[in-house]
Amino acid sequence: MVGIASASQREQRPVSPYAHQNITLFAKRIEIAPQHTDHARTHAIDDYLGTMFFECAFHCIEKSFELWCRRAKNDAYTTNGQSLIHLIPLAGMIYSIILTKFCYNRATNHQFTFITEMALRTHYCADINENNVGEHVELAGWVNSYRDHGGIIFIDLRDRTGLIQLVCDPADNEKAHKIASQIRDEYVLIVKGLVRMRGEGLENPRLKTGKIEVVVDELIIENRSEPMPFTLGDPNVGEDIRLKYRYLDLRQKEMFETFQLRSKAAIAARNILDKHGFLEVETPILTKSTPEGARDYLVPSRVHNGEFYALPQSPQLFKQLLMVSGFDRYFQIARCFRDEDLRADRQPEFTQIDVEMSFCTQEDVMKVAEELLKAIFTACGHEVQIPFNRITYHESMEKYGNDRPDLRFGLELSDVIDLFENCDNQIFAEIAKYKKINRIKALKVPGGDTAFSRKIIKELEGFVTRFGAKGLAYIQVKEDGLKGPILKFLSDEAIETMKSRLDLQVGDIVFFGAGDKKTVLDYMGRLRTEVARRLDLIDENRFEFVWVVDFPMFELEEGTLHLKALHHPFTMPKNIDEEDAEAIESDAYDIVLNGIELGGGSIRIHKLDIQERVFSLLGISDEEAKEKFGFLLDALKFGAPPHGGFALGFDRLMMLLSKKESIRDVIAFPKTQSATCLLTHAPSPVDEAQLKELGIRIRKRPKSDASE
RNA sequence: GCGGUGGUAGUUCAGUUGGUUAGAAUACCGCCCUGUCACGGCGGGGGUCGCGAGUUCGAGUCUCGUCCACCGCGCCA
Repeated sequence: MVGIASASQREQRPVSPYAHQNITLFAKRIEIAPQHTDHARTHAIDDYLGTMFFECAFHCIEKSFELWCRRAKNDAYTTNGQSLIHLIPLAGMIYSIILTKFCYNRATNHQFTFITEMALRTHYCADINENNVGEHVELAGWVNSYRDHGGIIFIDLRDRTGLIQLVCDPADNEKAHKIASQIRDEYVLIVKGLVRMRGEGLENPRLKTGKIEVVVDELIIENRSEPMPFTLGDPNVGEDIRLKYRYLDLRQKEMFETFQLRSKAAIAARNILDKHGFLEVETPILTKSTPEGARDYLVPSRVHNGEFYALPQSPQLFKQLLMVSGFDRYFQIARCFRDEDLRADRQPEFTQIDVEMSFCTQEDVMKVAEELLKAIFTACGHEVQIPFNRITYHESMEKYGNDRPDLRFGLELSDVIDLFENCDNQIFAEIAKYKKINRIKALKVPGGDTAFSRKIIKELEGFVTRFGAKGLAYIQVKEDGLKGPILKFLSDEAIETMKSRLDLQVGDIVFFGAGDKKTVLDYMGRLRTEVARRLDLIDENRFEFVWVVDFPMFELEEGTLHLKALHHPFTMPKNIDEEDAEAIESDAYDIVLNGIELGGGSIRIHKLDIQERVFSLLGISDEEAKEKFGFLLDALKFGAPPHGGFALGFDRLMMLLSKKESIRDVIAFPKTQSATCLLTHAPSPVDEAQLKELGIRIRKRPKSDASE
């Protein structure tokens, strides 16, 4: 089958991106409806060109090679002509000779000539260089800026590649100059002109095309533009106005480059996963609420009044079902939806690279994740060392105060609870009595006493107070010994132990956090990061990956005796028979990059009895389990293979790779913090008729839109 | 739901202790200008100071409410 795409692959010359469009136009001209397939159009064009004969000949040749190759190398068979050439050099040689001879001729004689006539440009702006001097080129793009000197007019023309200077001199071409005098910023131009060197001293070293310019001899104002609502490229412009006119915002070079990078990353992900035998499968967007813990976005059903679909929070259950189907290796670059409040790194709809595989161990899955990340980073121009470091959940919590440690800097937390056992301060002594539920943590900041003024220490205290600390005790290491209010409670022996345990040096400061484990770890972990930020200890150019492994299966819900799954309830427990449910660990693992949770995964439960026991520990009744995910439980009855996988937050990944402060910068059309779209004004009220059809009545009017 | 920051010309901002006609830059419009590249020069138009109350002789400025945007907390297993 020879379609347009494969025909253009064989072109010996680059084909204009407009080729496809032109063929559509052409097809119209010869009265082929535009909705016809490429194949139909190809044939229509070929009829017109009288090249049906060649088409048939190619088809036969291709088919015979396919058959021959299949026999010659069974598993390496492919329909891709390019791969054939690699696989069987001889066949490839003959093949390409034939193709060159016939196809190229055909293109030159008919199709390509036609495209050249119709194409709106011969080059992209910034692709032109000194080698093109003397050539007549055709360009199309936007007016980045114009400089009208009364006589001569300069225009910086922009397309996605960059800028080039156009010159309209009345002496060269009066007509073009007259048209040029009407030009304003962001007009769309189609230009024909001659490339020439700029004169001595007229070069602009800041421009890639600064040594040349294009003398315009034909100028078409293809479209005009209103004055811009904001200045492109002005870094101070408010984000709301940029979001309202996002399509203009995206015209900026930096924006284009961000999304170009994002595209490269996505393609790299697809390629590497394809290489490892993973199948890309799309799972439903209209689905049943999957129990991920976040609020669902609901979609009312017209056919079933009063019933709702939920948008997926992740494809979790579907990918597990695909494993039961024996697909063995699945991936998807999947859109996920969670109706929770937004943050700089959180959007209500976001993208995950979602992966699942069968008959695998945790090690296998982690290896795939590492290969995937390495491929993505390589595609984005960064070297990454694999395998990544690992840390257990427990160690991470104790040393860094959270399960997503930023390892670009040190500042580990130290346990000092034992030193306060017999101290004279009642509060500390009381806390130190219960080592299992409480913590007393020390954060030594080398040189911190020199760096932190009293005012800064106060600020740090205010900082931790926001996260539940009652205060922030500290010890300063001065030339003449330790200083600080809590010293008087400690025995000399305890102080000596602390000195050696923390390796205290003159100029250091040590902060202490004491209280219940959860609170102390949380605020001391945050303090650690805050201190590093203030001391500028974070190398922004480093990528520190780490696996956090051996997660507990459950944690107690705050203030209750209810267990909840730390990861999710389909995660395989390591030791389900353990009596203390909090001590049950799971085959779950998170991948952390620079203190940000990039993703995570687990080995899943593939046996019904274990799944039922987990539900029962979680306090989920049989009926509830059946109602919510009966389909998964059913599937586990039919020979579910052992399986596991992971998901990566693609937006966050791109945020880190492009060094953006906000996830909005790597999403083409993001929502604001109140989950609205300033461009489309979504969400918005709908017609009464629409609601009626859905069987829905609004109880209260939504909040007034008085602002408009 | 809560805390913080902000909202003045299309845009980015200034606006003193509450006091005359709310300014600048840029963009826009007009005129002039043949080597600029953030071109330049001269002139012009453009404001419900987010919205609504209140205090006051008088509010961009003070108070309260409200809306919007951003940052964070809660929430997001």
